[in-house]
Amino acid sequence: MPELPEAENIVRTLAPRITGQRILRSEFRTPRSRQGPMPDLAGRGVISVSRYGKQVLIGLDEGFLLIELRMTGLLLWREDLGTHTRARLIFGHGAVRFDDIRQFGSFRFLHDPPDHLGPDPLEIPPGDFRARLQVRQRMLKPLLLDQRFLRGLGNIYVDEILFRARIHPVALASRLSRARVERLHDSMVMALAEAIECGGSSISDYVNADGVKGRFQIRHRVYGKAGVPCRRCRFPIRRVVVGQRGTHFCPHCQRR
DNA sequence: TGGAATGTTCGGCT
DNA sequence: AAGCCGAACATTCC
Repeated sequence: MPELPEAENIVRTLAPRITGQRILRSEFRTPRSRQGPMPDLAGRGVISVSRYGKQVLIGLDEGFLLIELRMTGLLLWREDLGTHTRARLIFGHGAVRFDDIRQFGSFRFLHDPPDHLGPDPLEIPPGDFRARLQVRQRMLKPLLLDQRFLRGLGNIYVDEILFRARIHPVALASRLSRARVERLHDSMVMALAEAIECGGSSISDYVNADGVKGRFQIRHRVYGKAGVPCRRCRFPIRRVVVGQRGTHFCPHCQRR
C-alpha cells in the first residue's frame, strides 16, 4: 500500500512510541517476513525511526532494520495478533505488529544505513532533478516509479503528480522543456506535502501505526477515476496500461 | 471465473 | 549499456 506519504505517516505515529525504548523480543511468524540474516534483536535499543523512500528505517544501537511494506504491508502499534500478522517487535510497554496480506513485504537487517536508492523527492533540488531527467531516454511514468531514480513515488502519486503538472505519462524524460520540468518538480513537492498533511491515501485498508486512515484519497484527481469528468476540463479521465501499471490521466489536459 | 490491486526483482530480448 | 517486456511472488475482492 504505502508510498512516501503513507510511510511518512507510519513513521510519525510509530516514532514517539518506540524511540528510546528497548526491544524485549522479536517474532517472525512466516519465513518470508524476514530477508537475509537476522541477528537476535532482543535487548537492542531503538535510536531512531525514519523513512527511506517508501520504506521504514528503524535505527538500533547496533545496526538498522529496513522494513519494506510493498503492496499490503502495515506497521501497527498494538499488542494483539491479527490474521495477517507476519512479524512483531515486542517492547515492555506494547508491540509493533507487521501485518501483510500478500506477504510481499519483509524486514531486513543492515549494518550500515541504506544508500542503494535515488534521492528523496522532497529533498532533491530542482536543478538536480532536471539534470537527472535530461539523461534518461525513458517514458516519464516508469522512470518516476523507478526507486533508483527517485525514492518514494508509487503508482497513485505518479499519476496524481503528472496530472497536476499537466504532463502525459509517456512523455520522454530527456525531451521535457525547462518549464515542464519546473512544473513537474513543483507538482511533486506540493502533492506529496499535501498528501502527508492529509495522512496519506486510504484506498483499501491503509492505516497509520495508530490505526487511523488517511484522507488524501478524496483529493485524488485521476487515480481510480477512469470515465469521471476531469475536474479541470470535464473530458473523461482515461485509464491505460503503461509499463504494466494501470495509468490514469486526462487526454485533454495532459498532451504529449 | 478471471482480472486487477498503493511493489519489486529477475531473466530474456533488442 | 539501457530500456522494454513478461512472469513471479500471495491474497483478496469484485
